[in-house]
Amino acid sequence: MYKTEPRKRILDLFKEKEDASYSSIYLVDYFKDTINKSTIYRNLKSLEEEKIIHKTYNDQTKLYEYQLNNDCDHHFHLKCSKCGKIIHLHCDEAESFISHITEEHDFIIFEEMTTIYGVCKDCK
Amino acid sequence: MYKTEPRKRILDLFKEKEDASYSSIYLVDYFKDTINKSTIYRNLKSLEEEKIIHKTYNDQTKLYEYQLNNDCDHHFHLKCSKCGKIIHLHCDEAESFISHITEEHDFIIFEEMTTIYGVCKDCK
DNA sequence: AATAAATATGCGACTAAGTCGCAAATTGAG
DNA sequence: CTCAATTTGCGACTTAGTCGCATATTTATT
Repeated sequence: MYKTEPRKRILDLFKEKEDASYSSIYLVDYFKDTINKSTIYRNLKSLEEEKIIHKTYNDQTKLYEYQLNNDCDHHFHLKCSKCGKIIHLHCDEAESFISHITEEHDFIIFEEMTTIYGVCKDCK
Repeated sequence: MYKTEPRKRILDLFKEKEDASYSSIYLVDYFKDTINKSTIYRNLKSLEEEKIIHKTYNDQTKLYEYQLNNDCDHHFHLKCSKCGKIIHLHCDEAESFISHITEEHDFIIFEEMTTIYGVCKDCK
């Protein structure tokens, strides 16, 4: 993976505000004068494959955000629908809920694909 | 709301297999010789507004399914990423997980917006 | 049953997100 | 510095979904 200028600039934006999340449309527009559309899409794809950024789903829109820790495969994310903040849920209750679903409902949850939506304490 | 032929045929498909879910693309193709694309989209929209069908999200794809009971606002949905089946999760463990998040994490969950992804017992 | 108003459909044109192939440019290894 | 590998930019294309409008269908009224 070459460290190219466009790639660096895209990544810099994510690093600038680590808990922000951006839609592809936003990014295409944001970089419209400096980076080509195709390049943005290709970089989002590869950055995601390398687990440097992370995709979440807010209703119909895909959003990309900087992935701070790489073990996001193993916990739920709470996402505030108002401010967009993502809370990484590490707690025993979640663990035992997941175990219950696995064992009693015979359903293997993909935590990394699942986003739990709602309103955070600052926004309610 | 007029009971038109196209609308009836679309609704019949949903009633035929009550737990199936279909993407708009599938429906457009399925009815390509009998119902116009715009008509399908318009009916999906109005059927959804009338809460006769229900929209869920599987990764990037929106899926529509027949809405059997109208209280889907108050429970989680498990969605199989392989076959697309939706399981309406009614159980005490889910309830107490939700209560825990509300009380201890100070986060109000929107169950109707949240889909828990994974693999069902038939597909694993 | 005939008519008229309300509403829905079909059609074609359009928009906008995202993809693809390819020539030119950039990167990193030796 | 050179060259192969990789990435970029560009433009053309694809495809989901929308929109306006003339025509057709449905429903209510008589």
